[in-house]
Amino acid sequence: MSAVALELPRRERNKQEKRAALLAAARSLFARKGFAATTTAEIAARAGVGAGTLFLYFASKDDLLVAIFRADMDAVVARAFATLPKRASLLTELLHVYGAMIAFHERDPELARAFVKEMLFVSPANLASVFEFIDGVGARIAARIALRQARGELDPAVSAERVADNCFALYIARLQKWLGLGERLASEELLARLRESFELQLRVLEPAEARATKRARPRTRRA
Amino acid sequence: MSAVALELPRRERNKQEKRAALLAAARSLFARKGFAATTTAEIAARAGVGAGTLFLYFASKDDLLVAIFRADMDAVVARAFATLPKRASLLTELLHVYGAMIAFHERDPELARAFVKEMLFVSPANLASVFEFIDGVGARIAARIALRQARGELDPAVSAERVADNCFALYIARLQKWLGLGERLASEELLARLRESFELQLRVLEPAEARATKRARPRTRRA
DNA sequence: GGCAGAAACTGACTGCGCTCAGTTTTGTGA
DNA sequence: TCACAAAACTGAGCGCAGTCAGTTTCTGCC
Repeated sequence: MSAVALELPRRERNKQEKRAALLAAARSLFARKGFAATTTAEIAARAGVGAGTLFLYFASKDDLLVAIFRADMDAVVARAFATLPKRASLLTELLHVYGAMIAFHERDPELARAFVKEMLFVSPANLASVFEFIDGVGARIAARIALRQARGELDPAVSAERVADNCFALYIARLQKWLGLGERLASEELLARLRESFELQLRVLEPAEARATKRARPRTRRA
Repeated sequence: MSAVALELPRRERNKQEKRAALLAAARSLFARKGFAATTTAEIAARAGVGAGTLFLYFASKDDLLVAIFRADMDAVVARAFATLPKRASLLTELLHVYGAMIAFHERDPELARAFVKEMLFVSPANLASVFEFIDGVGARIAARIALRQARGELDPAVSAERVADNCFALYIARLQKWLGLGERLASEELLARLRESFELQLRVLEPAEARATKRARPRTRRA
Protein backbone atom coordinates (compact mmCIF):
# COMPACT_ATOMS: atom_id res chain seq x y z
CA MET A 1 0.00 0.00 0.00
CA SER A 2 2.92 2.35 -0.52
CA ALA A 3 2.65 5.49 -2.62
CA VAL A 4 4.38 3.72 -5.48
CA ALA A 5 1.62 1.17 -5.76
CA LEU A 6 -0.84 3.89 -6.64
CA GLU A 7 0.96 4.96 -9.77
CA LEU A 8 0.20 1.91 -11.85
CA PRO A 9 -1.41 -1.48 -11.45
CA ARG A 10 1.19 -4.05 -10.47
CA ARG A 11 0.67 -6.05 -13.63
CA GLU A 12 1.17 -3.15 -15.95
CA ARG A 13 4.34 -2.15 -14.11
CA ASN A 14 5.79 -5.62 -14.43
CA LYS A 15 5.06 -5.68 -18.10
CA GLN A 16 6.77 -2.39 -18.72
CA GLU A 17 9.79 -3.51 -16.76
CA LYS A 18 10.07 -6.73 -18.70
CA ARG A 19 9.75 -4.93 -21.98
CA ALA A 20 12.49 -2.55 -20.93
CA ALA A 21 14.68 -5.42 -19.73
CA LEU A 22 14.30 -7.20 -23.05
CA LEU A 23 15.17 -4.07 -24.99
CA ALA A 24 18.22 -3.45 -22.81
CA ALA A 25 19.39 -7.04 -23.08
CA ALA A 26 18.96 -7.07 -26.83
CA ARG A 27 20.70 -3.74 -27.25
CA SER A 28 23.79 -4.84 -25.37
CA LEU A 29 23.99 -8.25 -27.03
CA PHE A 30 23.49 -6.86 -30.52
CA ALA A 31 26.25 -4.36 -29.89
CA ARG A 32 28.64 -6.96 -28.53
CA LYS A 33 28.03 -9.96 -30.79
CA GLY A 34 26.16 -8.53 -33.72
CA PHE A 35 22.55 -9.04 -34.75
CA ALA A 36 22.83 -12.35 -36.59
CA ALA A 37 25.05 -13.96 -33.96
CA THR A 38 22.70 -13.13 -31.11
CA THR A 39 19.96 -15.67 -30.45
CA THR A 40 16.55 -14.81 -29.08
CA ALA A 41 17.14 -17.37 -26.32
CA GLU A 42 20.20 -15.42 -25.15
CA ILE A 43 18.27 -12.19 -25.07
CA ALA A 44 15.48 -13.75 -23.07
CA ALA A 45 17.92 -15.35 -20.62
CA ARG A 46 19.77 -12.09 -20.11
CA ALA A 47 16.50 -10.30 -19.48
CA GLY A 48 15.60 -12.98 -16.94
CA VAL A 49 12.55 -14.33 -18.74
CA GLY A 50 11.66 -17.56 -20.52
CA ALA A 51 12.49 -18.03 -24.18
CA GLY A 52 8.87 -17.81 -25.23
CA THR A 53 8.16 -14.66 -23.27
CA LEU A 54 10.15 -12.52 -25.65
CA PHE A 55 7.54 -13.18 -28.31
CA LEU A 56 4.74 -11.93 -26.09
CA TYR A 57 6.40 -8.52 -26.26
CA PHE A 58 7.83 -8.50 -29.78
CA ALA A 59 6.42 -10.28 -32.78
CA SER A 60 9.86 -11.33 -34.01
CA LYS A 61 13.56 -10.76 -33.58
CA ASP A 62 13.38 -8.17 -36.34
CA ASP A 63 10.54 -6.43 -34.60
CA LEU A 64 12.69 -6.10 -31.52
CA LEU A 65 15.49 -4.57 -33.54
CA VAL A 66 13.20 -2.03 -35.12
CA ALA A 67 11.84 -1.04 -31.71
CA ILE A 68 15.39 -0.38 -30.47
CA PHE A 69 16.44 1.54 -33.54
CA ARG A 70 13.32 3.60 -33.63
CA ALA A 71 13.95 4.85 -30.09
CA ASP A 72 17.56 5.77 -30.87
CA MET A 73 16.66 7.56 -34.06
CA ASP A 74 14.32 9.84 -32.18
CA ALA A 75 17.21 11.08 -30.09
CA VAL A 76 19.48 11.46 -33.12
CA VAL A 77 16.93 13.51 -35.02
CA ALA A 78 16.02 15.67 -32.05
CA ARG A 79 19.67 16.47 -31.55
CA ALA A 80 20.18 17.20 -35.24
CA PHE A 81 17.33 19.71 -35.33
CA ALA A 82 18.57 21.29 -32.11
CA THR A 83 22.00 21.88 -33.62
CA LEU A 84 20.96 23.22 -37.03
CA PRO A 85 23.64 25.56 -38.35
CA LYS A 86 22.62 29.20 -38.20
CA ARG A 87 21.90 31.16 -41.37
CA ALA A 88 22.50 28.15 -43.55
CA SER A 89 20.76 27.22 -46.78
CA LEU A 90 17.91 24.75 -46.86
CA LEU A 91 20.15 22.23 -48.58
CA THR A 92 22.73 22.55 -45.81
CA GLU A 93 20.06 22.04 -43.20
CA LEU A 94 18.76 18.95 -44.95
CA LEU A 95 22.21 17.46 -45.18
CA HIS A 96 22.83 18.27 -41.54
CA VAL A 97 19.77 16.29 -40.47
CA TYR A 98 20.10 13.37 -42.84
CA GLY A 99 23.85 13.38 -42.31
CA ALA A 100 23.27 12.83 -38.60
CA MET A 101 21.04 9.85 -39.38
CA ILE A 102 23.58 8.44 -41.77
CA ALA A 103 26.37 8.87 -39.24
CA PHE A 104 24.27 6.93 -36.77
CA HIS A 105 23.72 4.13 -39.25
CA GLU A 106 27.40 4.04 -39.96
CA ARG A 107 28.24 3.22 -36.36
CA ASP A 108 26.93 -0.30 -36.71
CA PRO A 109 26.35 -1.19 -40.34
CA GLU A 110 25.12 -4.69 -39.63
CA LEU A 111 22.33 -3.44 -37.40
CA ALA A 112 21.56 -0.65 -39.82
CA ARG A 113 21.28 -3.09 -42.70
CA ALA A 114 18.86 -5.27 -40.79
CA PHE A 115 16.89 -2.26 -39.62
CA VAL A 116 16.54 -0.64 -43.03
CA LYS A 117 15.56 -3.95 -44.53
CA GLU A 118 12.86 -4.72 -41.97
CA MET A 119 11.68 -1.23 -41.14
CA LEU A 120 8.57 -1.38 -43.31
CA PHE A 121 7.81 -5.05 -42.80
CA VAL A 122 7.21 -5.34 -39.07
CA SER A 123 4.20 -5.81 -36.81
CA PRO A 124 1.42 -3.23 -37.14
CA ALA A 125 2.24 -1.57 -33.82
CA ASN A 126 5.85 -1.11 -34.76
CA LEU A 127 4.96 -0.05 -38.25
CA ALA A 128 2.77 2.71 -36.91
CA SER A 129 5.67 3.86 -34.76
CA VAL A 130 7.98 3.90 -37.79
CA PHE A 131 5.51 5.99 -39.78
CA GLU A 132 5.19 8.33 -36.86
CA PHE A 133 8.92 8.84 -37.00
CA ILE A 134 8.96 9.39 -40.76
CA ASP A 135 6.09 11.82 -40.60
CA GLY A 136 7.76 13.62 -37.71
CA VAL A 137 10.93 14.21 -39.68
CA GLY A 138 8.89 15.19 -42.73
CA ALA A 139 6.88 17.72 -40.79
CA ARG A 140 9.95 19.34 -39.28
CA ILE A 141 11.63 19.60 -42.67
CA ALA A 142 8.43 21.01 -44.13
CA ALA A 143 8.46 23.64 -41.39
CA ARG A 144 11.97 24.72 -42.38
CA ILE A 145 10.77 25.08 -45.96
CA ALA A 146 7.62 26.95 -44.97
CA LEU A 147 9.73 29.35 -42.92
CA ARG A 148 11.70 30.32 -45.99
CA GLN A 149 8.60 30.50 -48.11
CA ALA A 150 7.10 32.95 -45.64
CA ARG A 151 10.27 35.04 -45.86
CA GLY A 152 9.92 35.10 -49.63
CA GLU A 153 13.16 33.19 -50.13
CA LEU A 154 11.40 30.23 -51.69
CA ASP A 155 8.43 29.83 -54.01
CA PRO A 156 5.34 29.63 -51.77
CA ALA A 157 3.25 28.02 -54.51
CA VAL A 158 5.00 24.70 -54.07
CA SER A 159 3.76 22.36 -51.35
CA ALA A 160 6.39 22.22 -48.59
CA GLU A 161 5.01 18.92 -47.30
CA ARG A 162 5.36 17.24 -50.64
CA VAL A 163 8.90 18.41 -51.18
CA ALA A 164 9.81 17.21 -47.69
CA ASP A 165 8.12 13.91 -48.40
CA ASN A 166 10.03 13.45 -51.63
CA CYS A 167 13.29 14.23 -49.86
CA PHE A 168 12.66 11.53 -47.30
CA ALA A 169 11.90 9.08 -50.08
CA LEU A 170 15.15 10.00 -51.79
CA TYR A 171 17.02 9.56 -48.52
CA ILE A 172 15.56 6.11 -47.88
CA ALA A 173 16.26 4.88 -51.38
CA ARG A 174 19.86 6.09 -51.35
CA LEU A 175 20.46 4.76 -47.87
CA GLN A 176 19.21 1.31 -48.80
CA LYS A 177 21.33 1.16 -51.87
CA TRP A 178 24.35 2.18 -49.83
CA LEU A 179 23.74 -0.36 -47.08
CA GLY A 180 22.90 -3.08 -49.55
CA LEU A 181 26.27 -2.64 -51.21
CA GLY A 182 28.10 -4.39 -48.34
CA GLU A 183 28.99 -0.80 -47.37
CA ARG A 184 32.32 -0.71 -49.15
CA LEU A 185 31.63 2.95 -49.89
CA ALA A 186 32.42 5.69 -47.41
CA SER A 187 29.51 7.65 -46.04
CA GLU A 188 30.92 10.73 -47.76
CA GLU A 189 30.02 9.10 -51.05
CA LEU A 190 26.46 8.62 -49.92
CA LEU A 191 26.24 12.20 -48.72
CA ALA A 192 27.53 13.47 -52.03
CA ARG A 193 24.93 11.44 -53.92
CA LEU A 194 22.24 12.65 -51.56
CA ARG A 195 23.30 16.25 -52.04
CA GLU A 196 22.90 15.85 -55.79
CA SER A 197 19.47 14.32 -55.39
CA PHE A 198 18.30 16.98 -52.98
CA GLU A 199 19.70 19.77 -55.09
CA LEU A 200 17.69 18.58 -58.03
CA GLN A 201 14.52 18.28 -55.99
CA LEU A 202 14.88 21.56 -54.14
CA ARG A 203 15.36 23.49 -57.34
CA VAL A 204 11.61 23.35 -57.73
CA LEU A 205 11.37 25.69 -54.76
CA GLU A 206 13.47 28.41 -56.28
CA PRO A 207 11.48 31.52 -57.14
CA ALA A 208 10.93 31.69 -60.92
CA GLU A 209 13.05 34.79 -61.38
CA ALA A 210 16.10 33.27 -59.75
CA ARG A 211 15.75 30.19 -61.87
CA ALA A 212 15.59 32.14 -65.10
CA THR A 213 18.80 33.88 -64.13
CA LYS A 214 20.54 30.66 -63.33
CA ARG A 215 19.78 29.32 -66.74
CA ALA A 216 22.32 31.66 -68.24
CA ARG A 217 25.22 29.51 -66.98
CA PRO A 218 24.04 25.99 -67.82
CA ARG A 219 26.14 23.94 -65.40
CA THR A 220 27.50 24.76 -62.00
CA ARG A 221 30.34 22.35 -61.38
CA ARG A 222 33.42 22.77 -59.14
CA ALA A 223 32.62 24.32 -55.76
CA MET B 1 30.59 -36.76 -80.74
CA SER B 2 27.29 -35.54 -82.13
CA ALA B 3 26.84 -31.97 -83.31
CA VAL B 4 25.10 -31.11 -80.05
CA ALA B 5 28.15 -31.97 -78.01
CA LEU B 6 30.10 -29.24 -79.71
CA GLU B 7 27.85 -26.45 -78.50
CA LEU B 8 28.85 -26.59 -74.87
CA PRO B 9 30.86 -28.80 -72.55
CA ARG B 10 28.57 -31.41 -71.01
CA ARG B 11 29.10 -30.11 -67.51
CA GLU B 12 28.19 -26.57 -68.35
CA ARG B 13 25.07 -27.76 -70.10
CA ASN B 14 23.99 -29.78 -67.08
CA LYS B 15 24.51 -26.85 -64.80
CA GLN B 16 22.40 -24.57 -66.93
CA GLU B 17 19.65 -27.15 -67.12
CA LYS B 18 19.63 -27.64 -63.35
CA ARG B 19 19.56 -23.94 -62.76
CA ALA B 20 16.62 -23.61 -65.11
CA ALA B 21 14.86 -26.57 -63.50
CA LEU B 22 15.26 -25.01 -60.06
CA LEU B 23 13.91 -21.68 -61.26
CA ALA B 24 10.93 -23.36 -62.94
CA ALA B 25 10.17 -25.49 -59.89
CA ALA B 26 10.38 -22.52 -57.56
CA ARG B 27 8.25 -20.36 -59.80
CA SER B 28 5.43 -22.85 -59.95
CA LEU B 29 5.52 -23.69 -56.25
CA PHE B 30 5.67 -20.05 -55.17
CA ALA B 31 2.68 -19.32 -57.38
CA ARG B 32 0.66 -22.26 -56.07
CA LYS B 33 1.50 -22.27 -52.35
CA GLY B 34 3.03 -18.89 -51.73
CA PHE B 35 6.60 -17.98 -50.89
CA ALA B 36 6.61 -18.62 -47.15
CA ALA B 37 4.72 -21.91 -47.42
CA THR B 38 7.13 -23.35 -49.97
CA THR B 39 10.18 -25.11 -48.55
CA THR B 40 13.54 -25.25 -50.25
CA ALA B 41 13.40 -29.05 -49.95
CA GLU B 42 10.21 -29.13 -52.02
CA ILE B 43 11.75 -26.97 -54.70
CA ALA B 44 14.83 -29.18 -54.87
CA ALA B 45 12.73 -32.35 -55.02
CA ARG B 46 10.54 -30.96 -57.80
CA ALA B 47 13.64 -29.97 -59.76
CA GLY B 48 14.97 -33.48 -59.30
CA VAL B 49 18.05 -32.56 -57.27
CA GLY B 50 19.19 -33.06 -53.70
CA ALA B 51 18.23 -30.60 -51.00
CA GLY B 52 21.74 -29.22 -50.71
CA THR B 53 22.19 -28.72 -54.42
CA LEU B 54 19.82 -25.79 -54.50
CA PHE B 55 22.33 -23.81 -52.47
CA LEU B 56 25.09 -24.42 -54.98
CA TYR B 57 23.04 -22.41 -57.46
CA PHE B 58 21.42 -19.82 -55.18
CA ALA B 59 22.85 -18.42 -51.99
CA SER B 60 19.49 -18.50 -50.24
CA LYS B 61 15.80 -18.91 -50.75
CA ASP B 62 15.51 -15.14 -51.08
CA ASP B 63 18.23 -15.11 -53.67
CA LEU B 64 16.24 -17.57 -55.73
CA LEU B 65 13.18 -15.38 -55.52
CA VAL B 66 15.08 -12.32 -56.65
CA ALA B 67 16.51 -14.22 -59.61
CA ILE B 68 12.99 -15.19 -60.71
CA PHE B 69 11.56 -11.74 -60.26
CA ARG B 70 14.43 -10.07 -61.99
CA ALA B 71 13.85 -12.14 -65.13
CA ASP B 72 10.12 -11.38 -65.17
CA MET B 73 10.66 -7.68 -64.64
CA ASP B 74 12.82 -7.49 -67.72
CA ALA B 75 9.92 -8.68 -69.84
CA VAL B 76 7.47 -6.33 -68.13
CA VAL B 77 9.68 -3.31 -68.68
CA ALA B 78 10.51 -4.22 -72.27
CA ARG B 79 6.82 -4.52 -73.00
CA ALA B 80 6.03 -1.23 -71.27
CA PHE B 81 8.59 0.68 -73.33
CA ALA B 82 7.36 -1.01 -76.49
CA THR B 83 3.81 0.17 -75.82
CA LEU B 84 4.52 3.76 -74.82
CA PRO B 85 1.52 5.93 -75.69
CA LYS B 86 2.14 8.16 -78.70
CA ARG B 87 2.46 11.91 -78.32
CA ALA B 88 2.08 11.71 -74.57
CA SER B 89 3.74 13.87 -71.94
CA LEU B 90 6.85 12.72 -70.10
CA LEU B 91 4.80 12.28 -66.95
CA THR B 92 2.35 10.03 -68.77
CA GLU B 93 5.20 7.97 -70.15
CA LEU B 94 6.74 7.58 -66.70
CA LEU B 95 3.45 6.47 -65.20
CA HIS B 96 2.96 4.04 -68.06
CA VAL B 97 6.27 2.34 -67.33
CA TYR B 98 6.13 2.37 -63.55
CA GLY B 99 2.43 1.54 -63.68
CA ALA B 100 3.27 -1.63 -65.57
CA MET B 101 5.77 -2.60 -62.90
CA ILE B 102 3.26 -1.88 -60.16
CA ALA B 103 0.59 -3.91 -61.93
CA PHE B 104 3.02 -6.78 -62.05
CA HIS B 105 3.75 -6.51 -58.35
CA GLU B 106 0.05 -6.42 -57.64
CA ARG B 107 -0.48 -9.83 -59.18
CA ASP B 108 1.18 -11.58 -56.28
CA PRO B 109 1.66 -9.19 -53.36
CA GLU B 110 3.30 -11.78 -51.12
CA LEU B 111 6.05 -12.44 -53.63
CA ALA B 112 6.38 -8.75 -54.36
CA ARG B 113 6.78 -7.96 -50.68
CA ALA B 114 9.52 -10.51 -50.30
CA PHE B 115 11.21 -9.35 -53.48
CA VAL B 116 11.20 -5.67 -52.65
CA LYS B 117 12.46 -6.42 -49.17
CA GLU B 118 15.36 -8.58 -50.32
CA MET B 119 16.20 -6.97 -53.62
CA LEU B 120 19.18 -5.00 -52.33
CA PHE B 121 20.36 -7.57 -49.81
CA VAL B 122 21.18 -10.58 -51.93
CA SER B 123 24.33 -12.32 -53.12
CA PRO B 124 26.81 -10.18 -55.08
CA ALA B 125 25.98 -11.84 -58.41
CA ASN B 126 22.29 -11.24 -58.00
CA LEU B 127 22.87 -7.75 -56.69
CA ALA B 128 24.82 -6.87 -59.82
CA SER B 129 21.93 -8.16 -61.89
CA VAL B 130 19.48 -6.03 -59.92
CA PHE B 131 21.58 -2.93 -60.45
CA GLU B 132 21.80 -3.75 -64.12
CA PHE B 133 18.03 -3.73 -64.22
CA ILE B 134 17.74 -0.47 -62.32
CA ASP B 135 20.33 1.22 -64.48
CA GLY B 136 18.64 -0.13 -67.58
CA VAL B 137 15.32 1.43 -66.66
CA GLY B 138 17.07 4.64 -65.64
CA ALA B 139 18.90 4.89 -68.94
CA ARG B 140 15.76 4.35 -70.98
CA ILE B 141 13.87 6.98 -69.00
CA ALA B 142 16.81 9.33 -69.37
CA ALA B 143 16.65 8.78 -73.12
CA ARG B 144 12.99 9.84 -73.16
CA ILE B 145 13.95 12.99 -71.30
CA ALA B 146 16.92 13.72 -73.55
CA LEU B 147 14.67 13.34 -76.59
CA ARG B 148 12.45 16.12 -75.33
CA GLN B 149 15.39 18.24 -74.34
CA ALA B 150 16.73 17.97 -77.87
CA ARG B 151 13.35 19.06 -79.18
CA GLY B 152 13.48 22.08 -76.93
CA GLU B 153 10.47 20.97 -74.94
CA LEU B 154 12.45 20.56 -71.75
CA ASP B 155 15.33 22.45 -70.17
CA PRO B 156 18.54 20.92 -71.57
CA ALA B 157 20.65 22.34 -68.73
CA VAL B 158 19.30 19.75 -66.28
CA SER B 159 20.93 16.31 -66.20
CA ALA B 160 18.48 13.80 -67.66
CA GLU B 161 20.27 10.91 -65.95
CA ARG B 162 19.92 12.45 -62.52
CA VAL B 163 16.27 13.21 -62.93
CA ALA B 164 15.66 9.65 -64.10
CA ASP B 165 17.67 8.36 -61.17
CA ASN B 166 15.65 10.40 -58.69
CA CYS B 167 12.44 9.14 -60.24
CA PHE B 168 13.49 5.55 -59.75
CA ALA B 169 14.35 6.31 -56.13
CA LEU B 170 10.93 7.86 -55.62
CA TYR B 171 9.32 4.82 -57.21
CA ILE B 172 11.16 2.37 -54.98
CA ALA B 173 10.42 4.27 -51.81
CA ARG B 174 6.71 4.59 -52.59
CA LEU B 175 6.46 0.97 -53.66
CA GLN B 176 8.03 -0.26 -50.46
CA LYS B 177 5.75 1.81 -48.31
CA TRP B 178 2.76 0.50 -50.23
CA LEU B 179 3.79 -3.13 -49.97
CA GLY B 180 4.78 -2.78 -46.34
CA LEU B 181 1.29 -1.60 -45.49
CA GLY B 182 -0.17 -5.11 -45.81
CA GLU B 183 -1.38 -3.79 -49.17
CA ARG B 184 -4.80 -2.69 -47.98
CA LEU B 185 -4.55 0.22 -50.42
CA ALA B 186 -5.50 -0.12 -54.05
CA SER B 187 -2.75 0.33 -56.60
CA GLU B 188 -4.59 3.41 -57.86
CA GLU B 189 -3.69 5.09 -54.59
CA LEU B 190 -0.04 4.30 -55.11
CA LEU B 191 -0.14 5.57 -58.67
CA ALA B 192 -1.74 8.80 -57.55
CA ARG B 193 0.95 9.33 -54.92
CA LEU B 194 3.61 8.52 -57.46
CA ARG B 195 2.15 10.97 -59.94
CA GLU B 196 2.39 13.72 -57.32
CA SER B 197 5.99 12.84 -56.55
CA PHE B 198 6.99 12.72 -60.20
CA GLU B 199 5.17 15.93 -61.00
CA LEU B 200 7.15 17.72 -58.35
CA GLN B 201 10.43 16.28 -59.55
CA LEU B 202 9.82 16.80 -63.26
CA ARG B 203 8.96 20.43 -62.75
CA VAL B 204 12.70 21.06 -62.61
CA LEU B 205 12.83 20.20 -66.30
CA GLU B 206 10.37 22.84 -67.39
CA PRO B 207 12.00 25.60 -69.40
CA ALA B 208 12.37 28.70 -67.25
CA GLU B 209 9.92 30.75 -69.32
CA ALA B 210 7.13 28.21 -68.95
CA ARG B 211 7.68 28.07 -65.25
CA ALA B 212 7.50 31.81 -64.80
CA THR B 213 4.18 31.77 -66.62
CA LYS B 214 2.80 29.02 -64.46
CA ARG B 215 3.55 30.97 -61.36
CA ALA B 216 0.73 33.34 -62.17
CA ARG B 217 -1.87 30.77 -61.07
CA PRO B 218 -0.38 29.51 -57.79
CA ARG B 219 -2.09 26.13 -57.49
CA THR B 220 -3.37 23.74 -60.06
CA ARG B 221 -5.87 21.52 -58.27
CA ARG B 222 -8.87 19.62 -59.72
CA ALA B 223 -8.19 18.01 -63.07
C1' DG C 1 41.08 -47.72 -71.84
C1' DG C 2 42.35 -46.34 -67.39
C1' DC C 3 43.66 -43.27 -63.92
C1' DA C 4 43.99 -39.08 -61.06
C1' DG C 5 42.25 -34.94 -59.73
C1' DA C 6 38.60 -31.64 -59.89
C1' DA C 7 34.00 -30.36 -59.93
C1' DA C 8 29.37 -31.37 -58.87
C1' DC C 9 26.20 -33.37 -55.98
C1' DT C 10 23.95 -35.43 -51.84
C1' DG C 11 21.14 -35.84 -47.60
C1' DA C 12 21.78 -36.43 -42.73
C1' DC C 13 22.50 -32.98 -39.53
C1' DT C 14 22.63 -28.45 -36.97
C1' DG C 15 21.00 -24.32 -35.00
C1' DC C 16 17.64 -21.12 -34.41
C1' DG C 17 13.22 -18.53 -34.63
C1' DC C 18 8.99 -19.20 -33.18
C1' DT C 19 4.73 -21.94 -31.13
C1' DC C 20 1.61 -23.73 -27.84
C1' DA C 21 -0.13 -26.88 -24.24
C1' DG C 22 0.47 -26.60 -19.75
C1' DT C 23 1.69 -23.88 -15.39
C1' DT C 24 2.04 -19.88 -12.38
C1' DT C 25 0.74 -15.32 -10.99
C1' DT C 26 -2.47 -11.63 -10.41
C1' DG C 27 -6.80 -9.38 -9.74
C1' DT C 28 -11.66 -9.66 -8.15
C1' DG C 29 -15.83 -10.54 -5.76
C1' DA C 30 -18.09 -12.91 -1.93
C1' DT D 1 -9.78 -15.50 3.53
C1' DC D 2 -10.73 -18.21 -0.15
C1' DA D 3 -12.32 -19.49 -4.79
C1' DC D 4 -11.98 -18.80 -9.42
C1' DA D 5 -11.23 -16.63 -13.86
C1' DA D 6 -8.07 -14.22 -16.67
C1' DA D 7 -3.72 -12.76 -17.83
C1' DA D 8 1.10 -13.69 -17.97
C1' DC D 9 4.64 -16.81 -18.41
C1' DT D 10 7.34 -21.06 -19.56
C1' DG D 11 10.39 -24.25 -22.11
C1' DA D 12 10.20 -28.54 -24.62
C1' DG D 13 9.44 -29.22 -29.24
C1' DC D 14 8.71 -28.26 -34.30
C1' DG D 15 9.80 -26.95 -38.95
C1' DC D 16 12.86 -25.22 -41.96
C1' DA D 17 16.96 -22.68 -44.08
C1' DG D 18 21.30 -23.57 -44.72
C1' DT D 19 25.95 -26.66 -43.99
C1' DC D 20 29.42 -30.03 -44.84
C1' DA D 21 31.78 -34.55 -44.80
C1' DG D 22 31.45 -37.98 -47.79
C1' DT D 23 30.21 -39.76 -52.58
C1' DT D 24 29.56 -39.68 -57.50
C1' DT D 25 30.41 -37.83 -62.03
C1' DC D 26 33.17 -35.69 -65.28
C1' DT D 27 37.48 -34.33 -67.82
C1' DG D 28 42.07 -34.28 -69.42
C1' DC D 29 46.18 -36.94 -69.84
C1' DC D 30 49.17 -41.01 -70.60
